[in-house]
Amino acid sequence: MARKKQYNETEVIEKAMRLFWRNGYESTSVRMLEKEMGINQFSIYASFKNKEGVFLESIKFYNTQLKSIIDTLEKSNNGVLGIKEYFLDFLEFSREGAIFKGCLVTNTVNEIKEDSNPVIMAALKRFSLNIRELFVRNLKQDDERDVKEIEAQADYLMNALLGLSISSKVFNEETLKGIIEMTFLHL
Amino acid sequence: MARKKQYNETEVIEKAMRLFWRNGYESTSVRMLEKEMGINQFSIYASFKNKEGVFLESIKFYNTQLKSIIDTLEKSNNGVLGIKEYFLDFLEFSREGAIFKGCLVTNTVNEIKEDSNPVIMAALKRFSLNIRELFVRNLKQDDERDVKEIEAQADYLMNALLGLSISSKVFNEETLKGIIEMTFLHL
DNA sequence: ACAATAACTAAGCAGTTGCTTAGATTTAAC
DNA sequence: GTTAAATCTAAGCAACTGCTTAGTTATTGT
Repeated sequence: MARKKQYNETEVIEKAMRLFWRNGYESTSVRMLEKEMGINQFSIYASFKNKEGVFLESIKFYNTQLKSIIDTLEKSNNGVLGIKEYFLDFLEFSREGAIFKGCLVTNTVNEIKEDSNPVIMAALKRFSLNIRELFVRNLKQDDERDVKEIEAQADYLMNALLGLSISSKVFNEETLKGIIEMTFLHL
Repeated sequence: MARKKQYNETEVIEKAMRLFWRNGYESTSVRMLEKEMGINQFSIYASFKNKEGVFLESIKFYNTQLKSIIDTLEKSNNGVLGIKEYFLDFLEFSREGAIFKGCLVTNTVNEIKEDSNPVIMAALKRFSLNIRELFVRNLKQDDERDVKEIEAQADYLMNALLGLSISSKVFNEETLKGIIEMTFLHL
């Protein structure tokens, strides 16, 4: 016996996520979210509790968006080649027209401080660790090497992927492709 | 016929730089700078014009601090080994006790937006390009390969270095050392 | 039609942001 | 000792931050 919500929560979160991705967490104000999501502040707080809540939902949505290329990685039996494909897919995923926005997770890890945003930081670390595990899984497909060596390779690849998130804001596409080539050259 | 400044500008910039490094650009307020630098806001604006001015001076100071390990790189005739040494030196340079603060320049590149801080962004890009050039110079020492290939290697190394700045906030020291080893393994 | 309930709008909260201004204080040449 | 200039302190500016609250509007079962 009450009024219906005039907005779809998933739809407004997608808009919020895009704003956070472009803008970063701290420098995205609730007023900006209000405009972008197209709903009043009251509705934001009613649906998501607070700004942190909006961001946590945004990461979840980001995850579902990434799902398609993660699925490709999970289903791939190409070992390290599957990971290389993931790098290229991610680059395309993070493109917005001519510019690259980097990775929402990486951007935010670099921006926020653990002390002031422990909940968000924990969510971001979980996200990263999850991707590293996928790398380990894929690397194990190639041969039965020492687990230590495989984990070291996964760390090396994570480092390259994190770097790519920053590099994509500085270098042009051709250079980025070259970096990916060289990253996988000896694996 | 006037009063003397009660503070040394270089000394207070060092303190400002450390704060920016720990905290980031946007989330370091002028009130915080006031406390850390130990001088009044009026004095900050009198000496450095505005917050942006304080930061630009901070990068300059950061540069002089980096100078000693950059010098080692410039004077080195070890080619790619000199660059590897630079990676390790940098890690030590960016350490504060048990935690790694990453690179002031990389941190800020990732934080600010080109549209709202074009002056700062330009200074940061100049800084990065400068280091890339040093990599190119060192790589040329090893042999007379194709310039294109050397530049591609320099980009690859820059990507790894940028990644290391983020990785150092997530991984432990041992893992970081392993990443560096693997980055240079095939060069 | 009516009452109950949830969603809406918009104004307002205290605290913070970068920056400025008014006025007191210190220095140094004459 | 007087005067002029630079430096100091501290209060204050408008705009913004995340978040809340008071009051209006729409939707529902009865």
